[in-house]
Amino acid sequence: MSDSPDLSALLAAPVQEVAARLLGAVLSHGDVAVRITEVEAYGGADDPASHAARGRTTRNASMFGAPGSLYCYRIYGMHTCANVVTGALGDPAAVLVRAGEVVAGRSRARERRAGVSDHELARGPGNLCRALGIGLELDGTSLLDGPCHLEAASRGLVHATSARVGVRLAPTLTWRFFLPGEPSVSRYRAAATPRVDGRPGDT
DNA sequence: TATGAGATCCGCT
DNA sequence: GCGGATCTCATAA
Repeated sequence: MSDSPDLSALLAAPVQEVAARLLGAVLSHGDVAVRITEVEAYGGADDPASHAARGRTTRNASMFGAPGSLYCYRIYGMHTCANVVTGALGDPAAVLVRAGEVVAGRSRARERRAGVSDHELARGPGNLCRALGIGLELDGTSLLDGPCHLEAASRGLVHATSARVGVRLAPTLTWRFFLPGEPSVSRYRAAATPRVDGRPGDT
């Protein structure tokens, strides 16, 4: 079902533009759908923080796939992150979906995320995947015609940018895009273990 | 409210 | 063997 031709055209744009345009888009899986409020752009070889910077590996193979694919990976052993693959073949890029507002299947999302308020159901990459029920088994599937569906926003929304969260490499790139004022947007946190000086451990 | 550290698995070197 | 695009709880101010 290609009822969103705009999405295919959009995914061919530079990854930063794709990231900005994905704000307000609706990502759905099963009964649950979220309106994306926060994303981060990751490029290819020119972006040292990208998983694709070191070339194709087993884990990031989906990032080299067709635009519109889903790239899922496990982080810190327990959380799953979902990315929208963009860029042409051979030019790997992806947009990390960091947060969203649950707009459908809220009761189902609450079951998966017991004890949190509505705007926290999909706040943060790991939580968003949990609320949507996205797992590694969806890695590489199509967002155009697959278990997960992405519907582009009708128009661009006013957004703000900042450095990416938790990324140590390339801290000057302001490739995080979010909708100001949205309660579901995660609060910015700098990368851990800054290693400000050259001193070894002083425990 | 802000900061620090632990939990826990897979892929990469 | 080590680090990571995180989340949550606990403690300090």
